[in-house]
Amino acid sequence: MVLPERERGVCCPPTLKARPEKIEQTTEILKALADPTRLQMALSLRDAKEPVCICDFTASFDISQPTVSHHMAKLREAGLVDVTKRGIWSFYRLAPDLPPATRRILDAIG
Amino acid sequence: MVLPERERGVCCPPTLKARPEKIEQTTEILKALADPTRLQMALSLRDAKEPVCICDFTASFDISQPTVSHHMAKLREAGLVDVTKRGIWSFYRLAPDLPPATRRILDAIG
DNA sequence: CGAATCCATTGACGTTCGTCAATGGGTCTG
DNA sequence: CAGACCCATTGACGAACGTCAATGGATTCG
Repeated sequence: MVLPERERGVCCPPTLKARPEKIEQTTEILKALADPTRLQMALSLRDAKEPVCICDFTASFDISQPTVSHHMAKLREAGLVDVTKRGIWSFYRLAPDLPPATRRILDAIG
Repeated sequence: MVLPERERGVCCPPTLKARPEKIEQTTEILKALADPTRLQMALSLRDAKEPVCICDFTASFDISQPTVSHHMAKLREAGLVDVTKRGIWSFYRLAPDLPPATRRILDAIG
C-alpha cells in the first residue's frame, strides 16, 4: 500500500463523485434493507414467482403480525414493494418499475 | 399480476433461501452503508487511487472531526475499511480482502 | 522542552428504530 | 346479523443511532 506524502496543515478533500441527492436516495434504499427481517422479506419477494401475503410472513417469522405489517410498510415507503388487495388478503410483490440502480443492489445480495 | 388463490386460515410461508447467519452478515454491511456520510466515505474510498486520511474527510464534510472518526470506526467494525498510520495521520482505504458478496454490493451502488 | 497538529475516545443529548399489546376497519361465512 | 379471519394503525417503551464538546494520547516542528 502506497501512502501519500503529506505536509502538516494541508488536507486534500476527496472529490465527491455522486450528487448529494443521489446519495440520499441510495441511503433510503439501504436503510430499508438494513434490517434482518426486512432483508429476508425483500429477498423472498425478489425470488417469489407469485405475490406473497402478510399472513405467510407472519407464519414464517418469529415476530408479531403488527411488526410484520410495520416492516412491510417501510419497504413500501422506500418504493421497493407494491401491494394489491384481494378479499381479506394483502399481497405484496417487488415493485415492477424499480430503478436500475436499486435493482442492481438487490441482485448483488445473496 | 396474478394473485394466488387462497383459502381462509391457510398460509404458505415462503421458503427462506438464505441462511440466517448470512442474512445477519449482510445486514451488518447494509447498516454500515445506510448513512449518507458513511456511504459517501465508502464510495470515495472505493474510487480513490490512494488511501485517504481523516483530515481530508473532515475538510469536505460538514460535521465535526469526532463524528468523522466515529463514522470511520463503524466502517472499520463492519470490515469494509482498513487503516494505516503514518506520523500524525491515519490513512484509510477499502479493505483489500473484501468478500465477493460485499464487493458486489459496493459496486452496485452509484 | 513547548507548541501545534492529527486523531480516537468519552460522555451527554435528542432522535430514530424495532417491538409488542390493544384496537378498529374490512371481508367473508354461517 | 354474528362471528371469524386478515391486516393496518396507534401508543408505548427500551435500545440503538448521529451528533457534538471536551479531553487526552501521539507525533512532529521550532
